Amino acid sequence: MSAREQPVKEQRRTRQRAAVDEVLDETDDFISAQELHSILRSRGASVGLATVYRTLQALADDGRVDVLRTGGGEAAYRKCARDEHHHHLVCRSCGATVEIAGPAVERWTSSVAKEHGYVDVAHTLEIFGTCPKCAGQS
Amino acid sequence: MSAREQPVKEQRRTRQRAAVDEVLDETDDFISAQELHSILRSRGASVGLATVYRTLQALADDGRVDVLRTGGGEAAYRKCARDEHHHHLVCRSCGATVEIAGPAVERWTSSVAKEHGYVDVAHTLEIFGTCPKCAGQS
DNA sequence: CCAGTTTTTGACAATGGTTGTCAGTTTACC
DNA sequence: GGTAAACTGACAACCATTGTCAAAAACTGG
Ligand SMILES: [Zn+2]
Ligand SMILES: [Zn+2]
Ligand SMILES: [Zn+2]
Ligand SMILES: [Zn+2]
Repeated sequence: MSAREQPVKEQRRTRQRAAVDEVLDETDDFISAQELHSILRSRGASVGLATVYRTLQALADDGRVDVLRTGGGEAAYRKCARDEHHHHLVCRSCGATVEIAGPAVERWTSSVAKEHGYVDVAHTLEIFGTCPKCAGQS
Repeated sequence: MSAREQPVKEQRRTRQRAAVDEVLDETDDFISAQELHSILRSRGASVGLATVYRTLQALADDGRVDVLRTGGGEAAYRKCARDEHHHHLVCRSCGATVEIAGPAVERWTSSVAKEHGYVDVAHTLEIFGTCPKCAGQS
C-alpha cells in the first residue's frame, strides 16, 4: 500500500518475531492476526496473541508488511513482493491476492486532490472479488 | 460508494428515523454512529444507540448514505449529493468532503479484476489530504 | 376512534477484534 | 557472569457493533 522510509528502530531478535516472520514469508494471502496466531499454535511454536498483534503492528509501521481492513473490519497483513507503492486484488473468500500497480490511478488521484487545493495527499484503493478457484466450487 | 436498486422494503415512519435523517441532512462531513448519537442527545431528541446503528445500517443497505471506514476502523456515514457511484476526497483534519467521479478508474478496476478471473467485483477508493482551509492555519 | 397485527424501539447483555498491564523472561552488551 | 533495557504472555480492559426481547408505536380495516 505504501512505500516506507528510514526509521527501523532498534529491535531485538526473538524466537517469537522470527516465528511470525516465517509464517508471513510462507503465506501468500492476506491473513489476520488471529489466523496467524492459530497457525503458530497448530505448528507448536507457541506465541502469545498480544505478541502477534504487537509484532504485526511494528512490521506495518515499518512498512515491511501491507495492511488492509477486510469487509468485517478486521486488519489483514501480507508481506508483499514489491516494495514500491501498489494495490491489491483480493479474494473475499480465501484471501488470494494479486499485487497491482496503476500509474494512471496514481496520477489521477494526485491531480484531483491538487485541483481542489488539498495537500499532503494519500489514498487507499483495494479491489475485492471472488477468485477463480473459489468461484468454481459453490 | 455504490448505486442501488429496487428493493426499498416496507418501512414505517418513526420519530427516531426522522431524527437521524435530519442530522444527516444537516451534516456535510462523514460522521460515526456514536457521533450522530451524541448529537441527537445534545439536542434533546433522545434515540437509542442501537436504533441509530440500525437506522444507519438500513440507509447504507439501501444506498441512501455512503459509508467509509476511518483509519481507526470505525464506520462513518454521509448523505451524498449524487446518487451514482462515486468516491471521496476527505480532509484528514476537519472532514471536509468533495465527491469525485472517475470513469477511467472504474473501467480500470473491473478490467484488472476480469483479467485475473475474479468475479463479483467491488472496490474501495478514498483520497485523504489536508484541505486548503486547514492547510492555511498550521 | 378501536382493536388487532406487525414493526420498531431501547436498555442491556454479549461479541469480537484489539490494546493495556505488569511481573517474570530474554536479549544484547561489557 | 552480570546488568540494563527490551520483550513476552496471561489476562483484564476497551470499544464499536450486534443480539435479545418485552414494551411501545405505527399501521390497517372496520
Ligand atoms: Zn478465493
Ligand atoms: Zn496508489
Ligand atoms: Zn479541513
Ligand atoms: Zn469506483
